[in-house]
Amino acid sequence: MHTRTHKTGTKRLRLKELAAHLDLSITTVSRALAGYSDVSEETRRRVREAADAFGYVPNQVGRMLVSGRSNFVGMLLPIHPHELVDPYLADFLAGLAGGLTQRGRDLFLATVPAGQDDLAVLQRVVESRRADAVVLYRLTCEDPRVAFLIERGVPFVAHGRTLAGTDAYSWLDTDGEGAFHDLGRRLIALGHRRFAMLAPTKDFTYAFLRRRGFERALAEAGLPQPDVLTVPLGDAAAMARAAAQLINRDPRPTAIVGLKDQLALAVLDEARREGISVPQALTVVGFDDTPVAAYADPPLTTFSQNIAEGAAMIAAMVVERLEKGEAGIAGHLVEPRFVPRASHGPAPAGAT
Amino acid sequence: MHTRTHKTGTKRLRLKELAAHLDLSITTVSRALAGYSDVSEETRRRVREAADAFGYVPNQVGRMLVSGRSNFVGMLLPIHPHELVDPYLADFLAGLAGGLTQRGRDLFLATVPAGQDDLAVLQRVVESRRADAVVLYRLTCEDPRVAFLIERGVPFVAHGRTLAGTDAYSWLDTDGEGAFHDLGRRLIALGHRRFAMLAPTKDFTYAFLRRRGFERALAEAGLPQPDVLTVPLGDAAAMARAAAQLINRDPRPTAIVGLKDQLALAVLDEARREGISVPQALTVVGFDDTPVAAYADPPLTTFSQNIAEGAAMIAAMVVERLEKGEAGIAGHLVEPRFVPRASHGPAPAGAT
DNA sequence: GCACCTTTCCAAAACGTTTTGGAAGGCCGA
DNA sequence: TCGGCCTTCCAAAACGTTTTGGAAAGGTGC
Repeated sequence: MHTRTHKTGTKRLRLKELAAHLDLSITTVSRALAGYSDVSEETRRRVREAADAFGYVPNQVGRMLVSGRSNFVGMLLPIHPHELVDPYLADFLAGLAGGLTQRGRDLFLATVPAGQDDLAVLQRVVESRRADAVVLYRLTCEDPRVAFLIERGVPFVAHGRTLAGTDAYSWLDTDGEGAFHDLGRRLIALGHRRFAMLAPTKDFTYAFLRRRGFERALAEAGLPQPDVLTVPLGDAAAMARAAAQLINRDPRPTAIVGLKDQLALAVLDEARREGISVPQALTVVGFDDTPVAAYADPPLTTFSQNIAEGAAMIAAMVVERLEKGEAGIAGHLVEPRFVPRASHGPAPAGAT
Repeated sequence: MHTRTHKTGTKRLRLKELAAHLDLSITTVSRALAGYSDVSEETRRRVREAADAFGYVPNQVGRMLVSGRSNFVGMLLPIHPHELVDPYLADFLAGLAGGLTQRGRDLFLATVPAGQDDLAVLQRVVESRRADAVVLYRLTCEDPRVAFLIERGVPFVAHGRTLAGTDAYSWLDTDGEGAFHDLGRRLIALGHRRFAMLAPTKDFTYAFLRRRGFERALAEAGLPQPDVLTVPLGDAAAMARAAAQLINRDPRPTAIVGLKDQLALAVLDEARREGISVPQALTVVGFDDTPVAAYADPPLTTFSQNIAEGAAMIAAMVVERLEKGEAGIAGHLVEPRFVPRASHGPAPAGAT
């Protein structure tokens, strides 16, 4: 004997109807539910009970209109081929959405329709009032989106940062420069003297900074700079070619660092193919600690960062930025963790 | 000499102001932009030009209120630990968001706040009018969300399906039952007779169906049913223990299938640890073709499905469901692709 | 000169909520 | 008895858009 309280397509209750049923004004019901003090204890109780009984859920759209805020935070989903397999994105979104929900906001995921411009979409999302702010996922050295959003007065928080003007917006970044500086010193201490590096072609800031950190470590030790090759991410064939090129340099570098695990893994594959033993003959290190890194042969030494945690922090920063306006602008640097595994070791004895 | 057309915090133009500037009524401007025929060609041109010049972007919230639709589709982001590393989620979201954008809708990502109920969140998302429909990400055999949403009349599309009542809602699923039936026949043809299976404890429908398909193949060949062990996904230690248990059965199975790559990879790890050569002494097969599968030692034989494509299809199905009501309900089954790699082979000669 | 179209425009209502600016009634102190 | 102060409630405006139901002006046919 189950009584069906909700039927398919049931019209949802509005404030007006709830008020009529209670024989009160809309105002009083609204204020009772919002907990204002100018409604009597007795009335508030009655209203709350009726609202529960009827399953009243306030129409957010009505609220948005009057408040002028949507309580949505927008993000552009990267859909470029090599980013589709980005092992981080899910973690990032989970952390971000969770952090936002915790603070009473929701996440709005947009994509760029074919033939449209990133910038236009980004702007429209906010100007159409579907979102109060946006999150930028991965920055280039002089990311045009940053200047654009600042100019339009759109609140945003960036994951990553530009090279200049980092005071003008909120960002959270991993200290890749510090990590690679540290890595350089470690490898030098292990006796390495000839270095090579595999870097992405696109001018992501993280790549620039990681490279700079590594090069600085070598310069400080009075060593020659690394032999750097750049390659488009996601192009497996090109990565393999570049890895082979570096491995076959004469004299061969004793350590090859990849600015991302993906690149280091290509070096590992190529080394195995050519019968060069890692780490005895060649040290390989990556950055990111992607899931495959632990499964590689040998397991890849790399750096790990807690993406979900960073994303949750970004959620907090967005809300801060929205609530305090420009006073809420802040930049944060988080330290990655060195994950030593089996792909690195002392330089081979014969090497100069 | 760059003229700054938009300043930080510039108030955005509303329809009323645009109308005032053009010396027209709000109605006319609205209808001109919407392309109605009851406004003269000349006026329409004037309005369009002014709108472009001022960069007028309609406030979607105003539209939502009058239309009663938000043009958002909601989805609950799984945040259970083992799902955080779900390699599919990013692909799925990209495909879904892309498909929705293509059809003029947007994706709204919700999470379940601590201490709240999935169902309540799901319902509230729609009843608060923040979304017109929802997408369910991964179903269990008798998923309570399905009954709940049908009862409340909330339009939704499921990725995966329940065991019963699949006529009552829209779903898209991979034919795991067919795939594992096929796999069973392949392995039998290769001479295998003793099988084991590693399955997740949670009653996901995909697990039930894959298992059923495999068992049916064995039954049809008059062979004994597989030795099945279940283990909680994401619990690495438990997975290793279960893998070891299956490997050390006496007599040892000649083939162990994992209902997910994750489980098969645990078997692979354990086999290596115990010095059992795959595929000479033991055949191992998974399902999903996760990125690590190709990197495993040996590379894992598995099944692949195009998640992004499926998600795009789901986007189409959601829109269909919204536009045609209950008449738009449909179920779709997609075939996964067998990906033979090095982890499977003929049964060892000595085995009975 | 009249009825009847067409074309082009617009005032007002509607969507569901919050907020503003009182109003009504009761109580208190003088 | 009266002014002033609480407490409790409410009517109306506001948010930005679309839609409804005309109205005004001009043309056409008889």
